[in-house]
This record gives sequence, C-alpha cells and structure tokens, in this order.
Amino acid sequence: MKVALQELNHNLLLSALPESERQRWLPELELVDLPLGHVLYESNSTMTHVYFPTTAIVSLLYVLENGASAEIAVVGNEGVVGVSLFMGGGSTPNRAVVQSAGHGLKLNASAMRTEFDRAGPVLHLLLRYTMALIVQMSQTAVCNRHHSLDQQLCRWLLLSLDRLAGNELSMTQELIANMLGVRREGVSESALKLQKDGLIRYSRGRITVLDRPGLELRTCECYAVVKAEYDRLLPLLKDGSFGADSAVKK
Amino acid sequence: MKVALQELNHNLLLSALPESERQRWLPELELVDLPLGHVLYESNSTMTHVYFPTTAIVSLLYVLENGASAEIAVVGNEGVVGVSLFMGGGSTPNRAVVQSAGHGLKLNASAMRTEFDRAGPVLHLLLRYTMALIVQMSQTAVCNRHHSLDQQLCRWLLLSLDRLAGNELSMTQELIANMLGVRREGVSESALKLQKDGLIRYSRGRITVLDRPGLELRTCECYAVVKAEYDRLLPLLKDGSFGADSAVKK
DNA sequence: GAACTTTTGTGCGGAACCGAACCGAACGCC
DNA sequence: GGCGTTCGGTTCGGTTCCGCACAAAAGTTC
Repeated sequence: MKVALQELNHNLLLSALPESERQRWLPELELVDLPLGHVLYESNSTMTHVYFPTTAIVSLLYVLENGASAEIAVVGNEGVVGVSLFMGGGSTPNRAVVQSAGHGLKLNASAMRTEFDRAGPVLHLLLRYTMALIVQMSQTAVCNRHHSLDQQLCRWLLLSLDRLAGNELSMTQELIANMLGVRREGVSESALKLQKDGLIRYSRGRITVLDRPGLELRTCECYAVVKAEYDRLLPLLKDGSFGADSAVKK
Repeated sequence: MKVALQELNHNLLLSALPESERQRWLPELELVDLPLGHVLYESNSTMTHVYFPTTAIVSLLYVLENGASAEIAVVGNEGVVGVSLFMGGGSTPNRAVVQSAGHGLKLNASAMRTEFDRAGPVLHLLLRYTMALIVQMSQTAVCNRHHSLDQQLCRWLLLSLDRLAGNELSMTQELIANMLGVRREGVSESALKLQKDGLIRYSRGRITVLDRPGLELRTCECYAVVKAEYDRLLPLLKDGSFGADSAVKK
C-alpha cells in the first residue's frame, strides 16, 4: 500500500528522520494492517522486515518449551520491532505479537540494513531506541522478581496506555495473564481490586481507565524508571508522551 | 599500566579485532585490577570508560529503591561492560559490580566513541555482542518469572563457570542471593541439595563444581538458550567456550 | 586460646501465587 | 430467540518463597 508522507509522523522514530532520509525511505515503506494476535516474528525465525508501529502495539514475548510465556518488552509508535535485524543475528528467541490492533509501516531487511549502514543519524537514532528497549527489558526482569502482581498489572496498564490514543484497552484477562506470565485467575483478582476502587472498568475484553493517577500511585517504581529513560533517550516530543495524538500534533 | 599486545587475546572481543585496529587501540587501553565487589558504574552515573574483562567477571545489577537487587546479566571475557556508552545515553539504571576478582582492560569514553563511529568491523562486532546481551537479559526476565530457585542457581553457577578458567568460584551464599534477588536461606537450601547429591562442594565462600553435566541436567532451558545465542552471535572460538584458557589458546 | 565476626544450616508461621475445577453472565451466530 | 462459546468471578488445597529468629561452625583478632 502506498504510504503518504504524513503517515511517517505517526511513528516517533520516523518522524525524527531528517528530511532527506524521509524522502528516501518513503517509497520503501509499506503500510500494513496489524490485527490483534498477529505474529510478526516467530521465535528464532529469520526476520525479513522491521515494523514501525503507528497505532498498533506489539509485545515481545518469550515462550518457554512448556508453553508458559512472559512479556519482555512492549513496542508502540515510539519504536521499531525487529532490532536484531540491524543489531546483528537477524533473529531472537522472542516472539513478536500484536497486542493492540492498529497499523504499522513495514520496511524490508535489506533496505533497513542499507540505511543503517550509512552510519548517519539513522544509526544513532535506532541505537538510542535500542538502548531504551534494553532498559525496559532489564526493568521487566527485576519487576518479575520483586514486585506483586497488583503492581505489575498497574505497570502493564500504564505502559500500554502510554502507547494508545484514548483511555480504553481491548484486552481479555486471559491475554494479560499471558503477557505477565501469570494465571488468569490472578489477573482477575487484581483487576477486581482496581475496579472496586474505581480505577478501571472491566467488561469482556474492554478496559476503561478511569483514574490514571490512581494507577500511578499503585504501581511500582518500574513504570516511572522506564518512562523516564524513554524520555531521556528519545526526547523528540515536547510533552513527553508516546500517544498517537501527540505524535500527530508534532 | 602498559598493556602487552598479547593481553588483548584474553578478551574475546579484543582478540577478534583486525590487526590494524589492535595496533591503534593498544596505546589507549589500560590494564586494571578488578577486586571483588568493586563498583565500575553506579546506577545512572555517567560512564567515563568501558571495561573489557579478561579474567574478572562483572555483574550488571539492578538495585531497587528499597535495597532489593537482582542480576540482569553477567559479563566475562567474552564481552564488554558499558554498552550504553556507544549505544547512546551514557548511563543506565544498572550498577556494574565485580562478581569475581581478576583483571580487565579499560578504554576511555571518547576513544571508544571514536572507534565505534568509524562504523567498520568494530561497530558490528560490538552490536552483535550487545544483541547477545539483550538475549541474556530477556532470558533472565522469563527465568525470574517461571523457574524455581533450584534451577536458577544451577543456571547462575554454569554461566559463571563458563566465564572462569577453573572449576572454583569465590562467592558467599549471601552474595549469590543478592545476585539472584532471593533470600540467603533459599540459596543455602538449594546449595545443600546440590552438595548432598555430589554436584558441588561448598565451604565458606568457596564453591567447587564437581559434576558439571549434573548441573546442566538440573538447570532450566535458559542456560542452553543463552549459551547457544552467544555462540551463534560471537562465533569467534572454535570450541564454543568462553573460558580464559581457550581465549589464550586461540 | 578467648572473644568476636563471618558464613552457613534450620525451623516456623505467613503471604503470594499455582493448578484445577466450577459457575454465571455476556456475547455472537444461526 | 435459542445455543454454544467466550470471558470473568470464585473457591480450595498445595507449593514456593519470604521474614524472622536462632544456632552451629569456621575463621580472625588480639
């Protein structure tokens, strides 16, 4: 599908490209639909493209041999899916799954590598983004170790919310449980607490966040650390938000 | 301290440098002593150097506000400490602590950046290593979520062993507990099981591994995955080992 | 060799989460 | 408008790990 120049602005990394790069990338980019549950990469498969989400959110999941899984990081319109394509290796033991339906821009492997190897601003931009991703992953590791399910659910909701336009998430408790690597019943209980305290409203795969500051009070430090690092490493938006709205405004 | 050319071979990344780069790097590198517990970087501090361990092992630790901690990744003579220096940002929310005393080679920030920005083989080598580090971090995240302390202790012992010359570790249970982010008593119990089954011998901060294959049988899949990814991404040694011995042989 | 410190072993109650089972409510499809 | 499916809430026994307390054993100091 042909991509309009304007659409590049819906992804933070693309919108930060110098004008000359934007013009060169445009014909190579392809607008793709990213439906819920769509798998962009299977674990250890060779990547043929990278994806720049615009309105979609993609989860980097790790699936164990016994089927258990856990989310390692989440990528929205602030980033790119498939860093191992330019970092080297061309595959990872992770699976990339669409967590929230939407769109993204797709770029094929060789074009990506060519642009990366120009070693200009593109390279440094992508590396800074990758650094932010590393911080998110390490934060996930400690959070898994030390924080309660209640806190982690809040963190997860906030990270997702930051990457969405509105205050609604389309996500069953079953799926959230897969992401967090816990039982569905656990999510059910934690979500109920939040609902009883008026922070969210839950109904059949539809979460409405009613009190965002309330969630921030309940979550662990991990959320703030990750957000601060993204803002520090990718200071491309004045208001510090990742939301699709803000990206357009810019 | 003046560095002999031969010493570069004790670090996998340095030994993989083309001859011309080695000659250029030599005067910039400084041999440093890395005693147990020495902190190379504090969390969020600006990095002034990168470190290429030769015989030492360095842990990347995350320390939470309440003092609890967890190891995110471990770096031995196969890698470099301080990737955020060339990735961008120049700091991380992690602390880098020497986990096993030894030596390393130190390179200052501006020299590192200059070499990196030449965008030649050095850049790609460092990025492939960083990719391996990313895999280790994400594996740590799932492992923290899904695997038992028994399994994690085995994984930790094996990862440390791979980065050491002999089959002995200098490490109290208290320190191991800090690394794994668990209680000391937990480590005590798990270590006792291993000792009763004749896999290790433990005595006041001294672990001798008696049955390595036995440990591999007890650990989770995480160890093998990480090892395989390092071997795949950094196929620089024929025998696939990270040990200091092997690095010299090469 | 006596006193102190460090390191390791052990026991116990409690919290968090797991695994499995079950039910009701809401929704989607003919 | 009836039926099957999906989704969310609830319960219960079991396991793992935590927090705390304490004791034994092995150095260390003087």
